[in-house]
Amino acid sequence: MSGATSKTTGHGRFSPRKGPRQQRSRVTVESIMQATLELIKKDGFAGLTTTKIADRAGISVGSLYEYFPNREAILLSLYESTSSRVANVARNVIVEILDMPIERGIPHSIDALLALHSTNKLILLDMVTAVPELHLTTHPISYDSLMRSAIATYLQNFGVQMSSKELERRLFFLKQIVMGCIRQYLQHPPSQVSRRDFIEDLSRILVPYVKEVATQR
Amino acid sequence: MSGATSKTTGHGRFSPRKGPRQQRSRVTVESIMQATLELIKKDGFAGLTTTKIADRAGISVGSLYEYFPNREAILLSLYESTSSRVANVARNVIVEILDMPIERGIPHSIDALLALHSTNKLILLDMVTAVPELHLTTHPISYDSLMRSAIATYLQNFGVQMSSKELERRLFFLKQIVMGCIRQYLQHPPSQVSRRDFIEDLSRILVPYVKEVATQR
Amino acid sequence: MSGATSKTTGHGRFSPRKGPRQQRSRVTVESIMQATLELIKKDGFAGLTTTKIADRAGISVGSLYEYFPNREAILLSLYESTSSRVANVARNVIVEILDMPIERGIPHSIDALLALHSTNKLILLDMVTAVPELHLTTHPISYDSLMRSAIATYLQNFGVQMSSKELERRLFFLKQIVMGCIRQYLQHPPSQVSRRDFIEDLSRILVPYVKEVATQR
Amino acid sequence: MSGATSKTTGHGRFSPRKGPRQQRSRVTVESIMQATLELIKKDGFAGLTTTKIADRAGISVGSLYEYFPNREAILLSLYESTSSRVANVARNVIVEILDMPIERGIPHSIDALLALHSTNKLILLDMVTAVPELHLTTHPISYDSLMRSAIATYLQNFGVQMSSKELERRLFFLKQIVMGCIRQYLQHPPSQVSRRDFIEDLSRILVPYVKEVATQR
DNA sequence: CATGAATGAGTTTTCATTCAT
DNA sequence: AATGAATGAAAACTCATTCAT
Repeated sequence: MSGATSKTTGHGRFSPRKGPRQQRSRVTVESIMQATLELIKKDGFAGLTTTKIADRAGISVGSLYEYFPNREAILLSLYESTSSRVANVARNVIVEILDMPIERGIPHSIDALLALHSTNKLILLDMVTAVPELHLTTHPISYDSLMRSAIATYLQNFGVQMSSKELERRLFFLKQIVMGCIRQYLQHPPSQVSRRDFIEDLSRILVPYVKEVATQR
Repeated sequence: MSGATSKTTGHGRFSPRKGPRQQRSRVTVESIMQATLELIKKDGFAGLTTTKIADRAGISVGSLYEYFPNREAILLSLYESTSSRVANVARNVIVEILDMPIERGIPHSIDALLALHSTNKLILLDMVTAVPELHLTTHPISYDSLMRSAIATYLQNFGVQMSSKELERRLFFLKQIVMGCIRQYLQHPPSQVSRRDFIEDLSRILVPYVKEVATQR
Repeated sequence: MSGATSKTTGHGRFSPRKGPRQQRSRVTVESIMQATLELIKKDGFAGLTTTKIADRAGISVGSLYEYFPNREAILLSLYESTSSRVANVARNVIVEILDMPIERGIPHSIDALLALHSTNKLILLDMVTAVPELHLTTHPISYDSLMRSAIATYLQNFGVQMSSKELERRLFFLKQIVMGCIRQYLQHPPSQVSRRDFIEDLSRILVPYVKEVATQR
Repeated sequence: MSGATSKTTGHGRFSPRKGPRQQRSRVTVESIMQATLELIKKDGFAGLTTTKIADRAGISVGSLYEYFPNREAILLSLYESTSSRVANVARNVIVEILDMPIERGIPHSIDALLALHSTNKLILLDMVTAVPELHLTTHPISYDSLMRSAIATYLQNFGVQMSSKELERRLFFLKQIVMGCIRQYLQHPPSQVSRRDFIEDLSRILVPYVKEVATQR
């Protein structure tokens, strides 16, 4: 079971430099990613330099470059690990709601996603636009595509024959609306909209759209 | 309402250095902003330097700094002017659809907004995250808030007594869904979703939500 | 006659950044090249950094990069200017000796070339191998090719019909022997070989080889 | 002549750290030098790092520094071993041609030297300028001086009483012309000059110069 | 003896901004 | 007012060498 953690390895010039073989190495890689995360949380993506990261991680720049070929690779690594972790949870949530009636499943999943995102917003939602040079939107295992497939699973569960065209359309709107609203809600929480309100209203909007699919049979 | 000279002046250290009082000045300011826009369209926000802007505007860097206190101010200015121009159009669209039935008004306005954004996406949607140091999201006359008030006008037109709490909630979702979907559609147009499809489906989602308001009376 | 100084402009990513238009600029460019030359003379090509160059030139690194896109460009510029200056003199020497008998022409030109190189050895002879990334040997106006054509002029002056194959062969040996010996003589002057000896012996070797050409008619 | 263990030890801070006393050591030292040679052949002297060398040699950097005090020492060692090996062959060639008439001996030796150099050009000819910090030209057992003594042997064989002054002069020109032409021929083979042509012409130039010595008696 | 993680000074290059002309 | 040369701090990245394990 030792080889189970099949760490996704990024692509192209951003792939990690060496697999940490010793214990010491793994700790260092961890500390780099942790330091990066902290700095982002503190100051955003703007002033993020390799020197600062190394400083905070308590290592030298040289060491940092032992493990990552460039600044971008660190961010990408952070994105990938967060992304796959979150997608895992998302998939579980989908499985959970498969048995529920739509009216209960939708709010339940929104609730879960909201929780999930409030801890990872910076990485999952902001990085995409804040660091365009990563081209995260075309990334093979982008968070975006992971969410898409989670939703697809849900829709297809209704057993309805949908043309791929229609499936894509539905996916587009569901994903965009859910994630867009969640992002906005977390980024600039409107003073008058409680979390409860948020889930309720969003559900009210989505349920009919999903039901259209479910009742087509 | 005291302001005769109410040219929107931005805030803090980003305000334009001098009001363009003379004809020559105004032309220069225009050319700087135009040059900036062109460069952004060509290469994105990444390699945007004051020297390049000045070059393309046909003036010297020195002159550029005669009109703008710093690089940010140029971008902010571009944002403000685009933002207010677009908001103006948006307001007109709202006025147009006030008389239409909701079923026709919504798609009509989506159509108009889509057109409006495809020409201004870079400034209105991308700049926010690509140049975080502008703090556009907290900007007093942000595009966001302008859109909000346009939609507010539409909702309030139904004459319904809504609590401000409810108004805010509705605004939040309407704005977020409309703009989020439009942004996504423009940024990564899904191959299977035609423009027609897009407008139709989005309308189908929104109309009921708006109708809830209209029929509460 | 104002546009006569058609400064050769290098090629590719090593070409100078901007033509110095003001007086001040030209002085700066001069001082950069002068500083570079001095540093090379002092410490060789090994520790040559842009910072050191700027320091010695009495300007900032930034300024240096105003005029040259990178370190290589400075060296290339130095090479080109030296190279064309020297080639000019070489051509004049060739013209001078056209009327002389071979026995007097050869030593005379060796003498001249020796003088010419002792001031420019570093740039003309050492740079080629010390800074391989410049690819000077394939440079369109390399010193090498300039010398070749000077010698070609001399050979062809004898009016003999030589096949291009033979011409190339002769050129190869003449150029290589002359320049190789001169280089070596300057780099490591043998204690027992006076300048006079050098010229005499070298002439004794070359004269017959040249005469073969001259008497073929 | 005291030295039983007269393994040439280089000079100053570049001397190998420990004499390879054990079998394992010698093998390791060999593999380091072999790896270095391969890397140089592949990428030149530019990107040659100790880590790469160790990697290719199949050992750790730490081990590498167990055998060589620094990077330079490896190169120097490579130079010395190549140099002495080549000089050995050269000396044999000289011995071979001692009995031949000059007209046959010269071309024969050029042929041999040409072959010898095409396999060792990188080390013997390029390293000198590509890694100036080695100061190879002043190295006590430089390839240069080894060649000198080989040629000296040849010249002195004619039994002629030459002043040391004259000997030095002859040596200078012979060595420089032979090696200079060979170097150039290998580095940039002229399209019109076949190997045969090369040997023939070069011989034609050198034979008379050598004969002057032989017939002085 | 071997290992390879860690070091950090040193290098190239960029760019917003200033200020003498 | 305009110009554009000059500035220099700051950023990414490299690599010879050391030393704890």
